[in-house]
Amino acid sequence: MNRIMRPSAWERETLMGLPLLSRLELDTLSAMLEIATVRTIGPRQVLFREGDLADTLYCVLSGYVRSFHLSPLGREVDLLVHEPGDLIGASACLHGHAYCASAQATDSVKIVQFSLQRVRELAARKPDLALALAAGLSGQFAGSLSTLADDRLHTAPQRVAHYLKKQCPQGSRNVSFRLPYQKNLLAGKLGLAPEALSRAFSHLKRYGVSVRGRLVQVNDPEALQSV
Amino acid sequence: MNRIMRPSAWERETLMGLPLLSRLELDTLSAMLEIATVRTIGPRQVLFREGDLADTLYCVLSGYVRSFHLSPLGREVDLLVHEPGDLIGASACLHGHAYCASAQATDSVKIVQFSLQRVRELAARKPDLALALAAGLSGQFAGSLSTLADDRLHTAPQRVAHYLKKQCPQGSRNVSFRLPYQKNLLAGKLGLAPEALSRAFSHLKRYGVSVRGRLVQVNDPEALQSV
DNA sequence: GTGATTATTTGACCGAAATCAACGAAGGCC
DNA sequence: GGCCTTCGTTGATTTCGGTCAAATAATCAC
Repeated sequence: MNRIMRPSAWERETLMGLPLLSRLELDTLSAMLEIATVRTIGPRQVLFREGDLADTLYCVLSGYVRSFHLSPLGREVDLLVHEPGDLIGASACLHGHAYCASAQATDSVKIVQFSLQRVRELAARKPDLALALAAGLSGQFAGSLSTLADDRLHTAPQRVAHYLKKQCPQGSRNVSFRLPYQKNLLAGKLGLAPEALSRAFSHLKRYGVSVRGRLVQVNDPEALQSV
Repeated sequence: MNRIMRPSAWERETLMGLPLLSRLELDTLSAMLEIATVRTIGPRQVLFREGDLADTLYCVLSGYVRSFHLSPLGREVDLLVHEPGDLIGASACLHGHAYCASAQATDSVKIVQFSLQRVRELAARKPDLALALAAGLSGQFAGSLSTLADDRLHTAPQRVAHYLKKQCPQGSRNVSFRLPYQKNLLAGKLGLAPEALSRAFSHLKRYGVSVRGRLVQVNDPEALQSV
C-alpha cells in the first residue's frame, strides 16, 4: 500500500516550505532534496518501533503521526503527536543509535524520509543544516517540557481548556473548528484516559464549550482561562 | 558572592571534558574558550527567569541546577535537574528569544556561560559546534520524553525504584550511595510532593531499600524491577 | 552547645482521575 | 437498508497521590 517515490514538482514545493528545509542555503537544500524520499503510509501503520536501529529521519508533510512508549506490561503511553512540518526520530538523530519511542500513522500520512547517515554527513559539512536540525530539536524539546509542566500542574479540564484555547485565534469569539484527530488520540496527547477527556468536555459546557463529534464550538476563548 | 572570571588552567581542563566542547575541532574549541566565563553561584540564587530575554547559554561544571515553571497562581513545578555537563537554556538557544523556564542553583554551583549571540555566530560557521549543540539538545529531549513517559505510566514507588535502579551499577548488589541533592528536589524531579516521596521510600523498605538521611542502601537492585 | 530555621516524616482527609462495565452513536461494508 | 465493528459516553467504584496539620529530625548561625 506504500507509495515510495522521488519528490514530484508539486511535492518539492511543499518540501521547501518545511521548517527543516526552508532556511537552508541553496546547495544544502538541493543536496537534501537529492536524498529525500516521499512516502504515503496507511492508517495504523508503524513507522518504526522503540529500540529499532535508527537509520532514517522523517518529516511529516500531511496527516498526524503519534509517538508512544510501550510499558513492559504492554500498556501504551502516548508521548507526542507529530503534525505537518515536525521531525520524527530527530532525538535519535545525533544521540543514540536506536529510536526511543515507536511511531505510528494515525490516518493516511504523507512523509519525507532521509537517510540518517547521509543527513549526518551533510550536517557535518553544512552548518545551516546542523542549525536547522538543532532548531527543530529545540522546538520539540520546549514542547515536551511544556507538556510535562501541563501534566504536573493542571487538572484534566484545565488541560483540555488550554488545548482548545491554543486552537482559537487570539482575541476571537464564537470560534468553531474540527478536532484534527480522534478523541482517543487527543486524550493520549493530553495524558488522559478517553473517559477523562469525555468528562472534561462535559465539564467545559458550563464555560461555553459545545462538542458534537469532532466539531467544537468555543463561545469565549478568554473564559477558558478561569477553568 | 559571585565570582566571575576567565577560566584558569585547571578549569580549562574541566571545560574540555564537557560534552559540548570535548568533540570540537581545535579552532572551534579555542574560539569557545575565548568567550567562556566561569561563575560560581550561591545556593538558591536564580540564574534567569522564565520569560527573560535569552542572551546566555550555560553549562554546569559542578553542582545541580533546577529548572522550573511558575504557574499563574504562584505554584512551582520542577521540570529538570541539570547535572554537571548539562546545557542550560539550550532550548532558547536557537528557537525563541526568551527562556521558557526559570533556573535556580540548588547549592553552590559552578557554571560556564557563553554569549548566546556569539555562540550563534560561531555555530553558523562551524558545523562541529552546531552539531554539538544539536547533540546536547537531542539528549535533553530524549530525557524529557522519558520523564513524561515515566510520569504517565508509573506510580510513585515505581518511579522512585526506577530512579534508584539507575543509580546502581549494572548487576551489583548491596549498593549504598548518597543522594546527590535534597529529597525535596528529588521529589520535584520525579513529579511528586515531598510527602509522596517519603511514603514511597517507606514502601520500598520491603524491597530491600533502606534510607537514612541522604544515605541509601539498595540490597538487590534487580528486585526493584518488580515494584 | 543552644536556639532558630529548615527538612523530613507521619497521619488524616479529600479530590482527581483510572478502571471496569455497560450502553449509545457513528461509520464502513455488503 | 441493515449488520457489524469501532468509537465515545456515562455511571459506579477504587486507588493514588495531593493537601493540611502536627510531630520529629537535621542543619545552621552564633
